[in-house]
Amino acid sequence: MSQGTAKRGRSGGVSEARERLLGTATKIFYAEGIHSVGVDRIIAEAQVTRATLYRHFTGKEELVLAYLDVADRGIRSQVASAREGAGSPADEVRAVAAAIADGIRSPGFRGCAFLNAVAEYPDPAHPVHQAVLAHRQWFLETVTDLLAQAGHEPADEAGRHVVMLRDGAMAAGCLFDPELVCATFLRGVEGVLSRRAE
Amino acid sequence: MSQGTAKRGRSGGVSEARERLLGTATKIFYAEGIHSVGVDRIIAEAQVTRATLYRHFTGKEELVLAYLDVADRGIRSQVASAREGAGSPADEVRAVAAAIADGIRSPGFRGCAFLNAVAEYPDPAHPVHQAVLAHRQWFLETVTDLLAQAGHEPADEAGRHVVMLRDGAMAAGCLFDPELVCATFLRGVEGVLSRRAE
DNA sequence: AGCGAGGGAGAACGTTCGGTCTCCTTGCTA
DNA sequence: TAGCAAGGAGACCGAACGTTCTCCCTCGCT
Repeated sequence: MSQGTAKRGRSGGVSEARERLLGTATKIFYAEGIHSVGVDRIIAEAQVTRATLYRHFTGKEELVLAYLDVADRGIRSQVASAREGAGSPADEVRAVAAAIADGIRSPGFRGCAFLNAVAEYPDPAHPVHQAVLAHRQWFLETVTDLLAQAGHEPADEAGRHVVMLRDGAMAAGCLFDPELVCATFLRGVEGVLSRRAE
Repeated sequence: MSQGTAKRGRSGGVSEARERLLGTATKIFYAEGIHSVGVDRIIAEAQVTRATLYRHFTGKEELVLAYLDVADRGIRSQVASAREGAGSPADEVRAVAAAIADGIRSPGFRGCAFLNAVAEYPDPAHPVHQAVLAHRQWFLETVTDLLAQAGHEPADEAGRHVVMLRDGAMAAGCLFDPELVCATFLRGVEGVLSRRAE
């Protein structure tokens, strides 16, 4: 059908089939988990043949890694754009928290992609597990940095507190009433923000 | 070898092979996840034959349900014994939080069995998913009850706050330094306890 | 003494898994 | 115009999946 464009060899950007594959994998892995979906499901839903998958990825694991990379980029850009509109470091934290709450409230929310993934890959040596750790480290450092700029001392403790609230909110967001979860989360973050020293 | 005792038909309690099976399944499911381990692994490690598994359970799913039931009973008795030694409702909350922290610090801690399980069973209609919801509902009600007795108004919000901290601590406990996670968690619970009205 | 349940041993079921293979067509580019 | 990469279609692989089956042995009970 409409496959006349953008299927060039090495001149243009990424191939169309690859993007369809990665997009489908991202959607299905997030919605249904990783181990419970086979490559057959993904290639069928992406309308791609088996050979095409293995032409772009070395195997399922690389597809999983690419999925987490998509999620990572998405969250980083989401955090970046949330920070842009804020006036002060404290407001940046509020904006990031609001963005998280928006995600929890949005339809199709299935929890944190990274917490879900690490539940399926408990081995710390596994590349998927390490990708999760890397993402979490970045997020903790980002929040802690913001809190330090906002004058919190020690910022480490406050940063861990905010991340703990976020983890809890993301975990419960698809198991409880999302509205209540968001209210509790935002109130908790505001509480951390309002207590400079303990 | 020592299988002379306790293998009686219907007179005594549960069979020895069944307990070995359930114990092994509990250990492996918690440590490695559910979808990624097959029944072959479990029957081999439990030193039980294939037929024995299907004599006691209708299938793998029932074994998973039994595993979650073991986890549920364990946590309920852990909470009950923590509450016994406390003098006031607020101290009961502290004791429960301390018990949770002990779990996070203990070797082999792999996060919350229920949060891990629900990550692999996203379908809300699935029995495993519903077992997780039931356990979480009990825990939330228990904590909210305790906080209400301690004089919190509204206790609902405080209960959700404590559960959110617990979820975050359980999720991060096997991804960060458990000592720091516990410190942040206990401080957070103490913070909720110290603020009767917002 | 004999019945029946619990369990061990293991073959076999059909399905699905992740992964590799060949053959053919399309369309760009050198 | 010839070459070549991308992609489609589909056969095929060995392994693992969950499940069912038969056969036999060993107890505890009546």
